[in-house]
Order: sequence, then C-alpha cells, then structure tokens
Amino acid sequence: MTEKEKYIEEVGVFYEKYGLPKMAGRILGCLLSSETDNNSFDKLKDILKASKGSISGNINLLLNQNMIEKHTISADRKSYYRIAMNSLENILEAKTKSVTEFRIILEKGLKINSNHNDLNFNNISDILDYYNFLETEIPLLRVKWEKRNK
Amino acid sequence: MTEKEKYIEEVGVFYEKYGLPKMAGRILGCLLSSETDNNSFDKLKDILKASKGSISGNINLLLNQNMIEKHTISADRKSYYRIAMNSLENILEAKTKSVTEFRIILEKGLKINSNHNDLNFNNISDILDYYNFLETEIPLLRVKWEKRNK
DNA sequence: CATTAAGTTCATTATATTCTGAACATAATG
DNA sequence: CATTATGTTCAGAATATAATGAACTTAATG
Repeated sequence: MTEKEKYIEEVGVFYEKYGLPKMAGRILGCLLSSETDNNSFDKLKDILKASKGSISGNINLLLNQNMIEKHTISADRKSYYRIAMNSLENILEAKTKSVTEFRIILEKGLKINSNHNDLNFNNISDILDYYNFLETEIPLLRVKWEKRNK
Repeated sequence: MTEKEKYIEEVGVFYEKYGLPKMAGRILGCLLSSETDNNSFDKLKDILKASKGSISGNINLLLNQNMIEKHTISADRKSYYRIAMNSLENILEAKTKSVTEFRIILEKGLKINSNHNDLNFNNISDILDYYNFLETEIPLLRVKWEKRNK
C-alpha cells in the first residue's frame, strides 16, 4: 500500500467515524492528495476500484455537503471534481446550522418541562443561553477572517 | 403519543442523523424534557421500554461524550443522570477537536501532493489556513463568554 | 439518427451497527 | 454471609446502511 493509498483509507475511516459512508471519505482523500484539479468520475472509480453506483452516490453526497464541486472543460464530455473553492464559507455555515438545530431541541425540551424551579430547568436554560451566544458568534468569525485577509 | 414522547423520538432521530445510536438520543431527550434532575437507570429503561443492555451502553456513550453526568444521593444505591453541568466547556472543546482532526488530514494531503503549482494545492492551502485560524479562534469564544457573564 | 460516452437508478448482496435478554459481576443491606 | 439491588457483558437476532453490477437515461458526436 502506497502512502497515498494509506492516506485515502485514513480519510475514509475519518468519515466513517462521523457516521458517513467510507467511500465518500475515500473520494475526499483522493481529491485532497491529488496532484491535479482534474479528477473525473472514471478516474476516481479506477483509483478506488469501486462500482459506478457507489462513486455516483457518494460524489452527489459530497456535492450536497458542499465539500466538493464539479467543473467542466469545453469540448470534453466528462465532469471533473475538486475540493470546493467555496468551502470556506460553508464550513462555518454548516457549524452554525448544527448549533441552531440543537438550540431548537433545547428550547423544545424546556417548553415541555413545566417545573421551572428544578435544577434541571436552570441548567438547561444556561446551556440554551450559550447556544444562542454561539449562534451569533460563529458567523462573526467568518467576518473576522475576511477582514484579516483583506 | 404524548408531546413528551414525540419529543423524545425527535431527539432520537436527530442523534441518528449524526450517525449515533437513536437510543442515546432518546435518553438525551428524556433528560432534556424531564421535570427533575433525578433520573435513574431504571426510570430511563421504563420510559423508553428498552433493554438493560441498550440503556447501559448508551448511558456510557453519553457519559464519554460528556453530554450527561452521573450523580448520586446518600443512602441510595442508584445512580442518577442529568444533562452535564460542565457541558458548556465541552461543547467548544469538542468542536475544536474535530477542527484539529481535519486540519491534520488537510496537512497530510498537502504533504503527499508534491505538485505545488497546481490550483488544487493552492486551494487546499487556503482551506488549511482557515482551519488554523478556526483552531485558535474557537477556544477564544469560550473566553469571550466567560468575560461577558462575569 | 444511430452510436457512444457519461452517469443514474435500483434490486440484490454484503457489511456494520444496534438491540435484546440472559448470565454474570459487584457491592450494599439486613 | 445470604440476599437483593444495580448495573455490565456478550452472543445472537434484528435492523440499518453501503456497495455492487446490470439495466436504464440522457445528451453529445459523427
């Protein structure tokens, strides 16, 4: 197993740990360690020795996650894939979204619990405040980054 | 199905979406919507109508994730569980950890790719810079929160 | 407009995860 | 020190998820 192959598997396992298909991680691994921008469907299929179905499904998964993007070349039928250029915006957007989702869950929990004097209620209220804080602060990091790189 | 039961299932589904056992989410749902701090192993088992094995395994999963914590009462053999008081610290710590893990993956990918002139290399380098930025900034949010709440 | 290339879909198979329940460990109680 | 309460462990069953490969769709090419 070459170093690159080992790396590809490692990204696969990383992805799996987060409950996502290993193959999606492997595709990411290919693109992250590739010498070039131009990696086609077939090339990924050959490198990973996987079926067309699996490559197709997982490419689309990664496209939906905004982890990769598709680009094309004129007079060439193929599509090519690369790590998403716009991923910087999406990284924090995704984090904010998951914070929001959990904030909503916390709020619903509190609404159901009507015993406002219990330790549990107060504790969860504190956590909710913190999530609200994070929800406004995380997008500001993006702004800070932009300023710094101007 | 009562509103509370619906809520518990909803948190289960939320957890499942992130690749974690639904039962762990259900336990969280119980604790988030509970009127009290004192929820024992058996009470969770009864509410969720699940096996001892599943409750045991998923309580320990949540303890390891620092999502819940165990507390005891003198002259009582049982253990009781609640949403972790210390979770505020752990939320950002966990986020930073996952940022670090991915930063390391990005670095390894760049190291394997020796064609430093390709668009791909430059693109991934930019993303790496951003991850380094996030890795220092995220812990600072915790500091900001502490200051604000003094 | 027939042919080919590029990718999708989906039924089946393979794999991995989770749940169950009974047997087991541990420690507090009387 | 036998009994009971509290939880753990683990083999097997149930369930869920992912990969395969062949048939299909779509659209570009000659």
